[in-house]
Amino acid sequence: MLAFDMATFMVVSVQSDTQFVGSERAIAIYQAHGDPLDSQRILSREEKKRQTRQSLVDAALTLVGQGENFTGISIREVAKNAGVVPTSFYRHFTDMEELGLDIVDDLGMMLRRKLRAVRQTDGYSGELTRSSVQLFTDFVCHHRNHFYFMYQCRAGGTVRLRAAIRNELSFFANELASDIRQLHMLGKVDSADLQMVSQLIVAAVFESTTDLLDQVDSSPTFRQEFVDLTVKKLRLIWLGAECWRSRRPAD
Amino acid sequence: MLAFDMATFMVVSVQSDTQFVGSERAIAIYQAHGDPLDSQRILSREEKKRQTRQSLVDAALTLVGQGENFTGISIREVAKNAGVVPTSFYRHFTDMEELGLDIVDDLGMMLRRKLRAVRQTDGYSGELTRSSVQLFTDFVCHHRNHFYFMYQCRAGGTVRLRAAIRNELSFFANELASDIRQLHMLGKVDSADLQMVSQLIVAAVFESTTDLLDQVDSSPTFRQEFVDLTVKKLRLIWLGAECWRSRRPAD
DNA sequence: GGCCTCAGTCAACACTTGTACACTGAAATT
DNA sequence: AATTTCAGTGTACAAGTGTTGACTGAGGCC
Repeated sequence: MLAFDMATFMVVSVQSDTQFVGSERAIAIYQAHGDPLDSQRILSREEKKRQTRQSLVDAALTLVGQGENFTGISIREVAKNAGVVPTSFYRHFTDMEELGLDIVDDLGMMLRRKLRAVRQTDGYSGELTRSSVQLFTDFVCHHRNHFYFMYQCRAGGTVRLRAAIRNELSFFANELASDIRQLHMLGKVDSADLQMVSQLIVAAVFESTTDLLDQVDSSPTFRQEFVDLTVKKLRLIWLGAECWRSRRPAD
Repeated sequence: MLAFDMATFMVVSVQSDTQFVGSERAIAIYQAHGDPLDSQRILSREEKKRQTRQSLVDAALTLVGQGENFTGISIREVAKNAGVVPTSFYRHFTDMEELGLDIVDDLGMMLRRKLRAVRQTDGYSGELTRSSVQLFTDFVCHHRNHFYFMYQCRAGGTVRLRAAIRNELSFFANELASDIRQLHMLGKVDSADLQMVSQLIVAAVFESTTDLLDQVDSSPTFRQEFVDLTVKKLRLIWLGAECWRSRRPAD
């Protein structure tokens, strides 16, 4: 019960995010009028708007997933891939930055949802660190485009975008710290040191996640190697934390 | 003698890299003709070319330092800031990517030079971890633009650029691992685990370096806090590594 | 001195970009 | 049924982009 609660979002639920190229989705909306398969044959206006908005977001994410840099993606490009005319973009976002902030919120919400789900079901089973890392790895691979975006914009985005991402990251670290404390896993470590440990864990995981993202096909063996290595790293950190116990070595 | 040999480049030598706006430098070159202060009054042709090339590199770095995204910087923009006409760019680079690769090489060379210098002078004095971190911190602050660039392009650059940066990073990790081994600091740890420990150290430092970079003025107190926190992190990792000693806990 | 090399210049091209404006037609409201 | 709202369309323009080709003139070489 320790190191890696950060990775306890995600579980099974397979959403269709980032599965479509935006344009396909947009076309699907219009086809829906004559399509008897659709449960809601006529979409309400705001529902339609919501879907177009999502198409734009998905288009941007798809482009990022194809290797383009988010800050280099133009409004026209994302509009084209979403299957709408460029000027339509402004009905939903004033800016590409605003769209980016939307993506950050998206991922944040998904993460929080998973976090809550796992906590409610007390979903810790077997060896915790390993299963948490495994879950996190699957989550990253399943939302590859979102994470690609995050990694790109964490350093390369606008000021607001960077701030939003940084904020999201420190949220994880804090949640992690709080979990550790609540589970009385490091009784003798004071609050500041606890914060440090969680930062360290987050750093260890996030640094190597880049490798995972760049592995295009993410073959099962590679993924397994990644999990193994990450688990080892976390165990080492954990070992250090247990030895630490707030005794601060003399300066 | 342990954790942080990675940070043993840099020392004192103050170069003037990234100090000028490119255009100033370019102007200076032409003024040199009538300037009696210059030791070499008439510059050789290839020397002049070399300086213009450097102006272009500096201009790009300056723009990055001002908050622009490297992948979003145009050839025209960098040429203008370097004080040359856009088409002149092609006399030196075919691409912005090529210029980027040049920057990576630049930083790599500076790092290697420092590494060598510190090793030759056996420059470890006093408490090693702290002084290494301090040196690294100063180095980052002194070459802020270079590091800004590295952090941006590590995730957001072209494929070749990312590969080059990744390569440079793993070079550090390997050097670090080799130093640790050579100094017999972790005798009972096998090679693979050694690699892991150095990766962990690099991750811990590089993750938090972002904070350092975003601190615009990098006030001395903030810098000191950064050093303190980083030192604590590395000590914790080191503690863990000592407990580790290749005993692999049962799966 | 005279030719050659080539870094830097100038003008021009075909594009892509963000964004403003007037519009259309179906959903929502009255 | 008439009216309003507003997501999506189409056109248009100024600004910036990469890249071309022909040029200029000073440094290097004979």
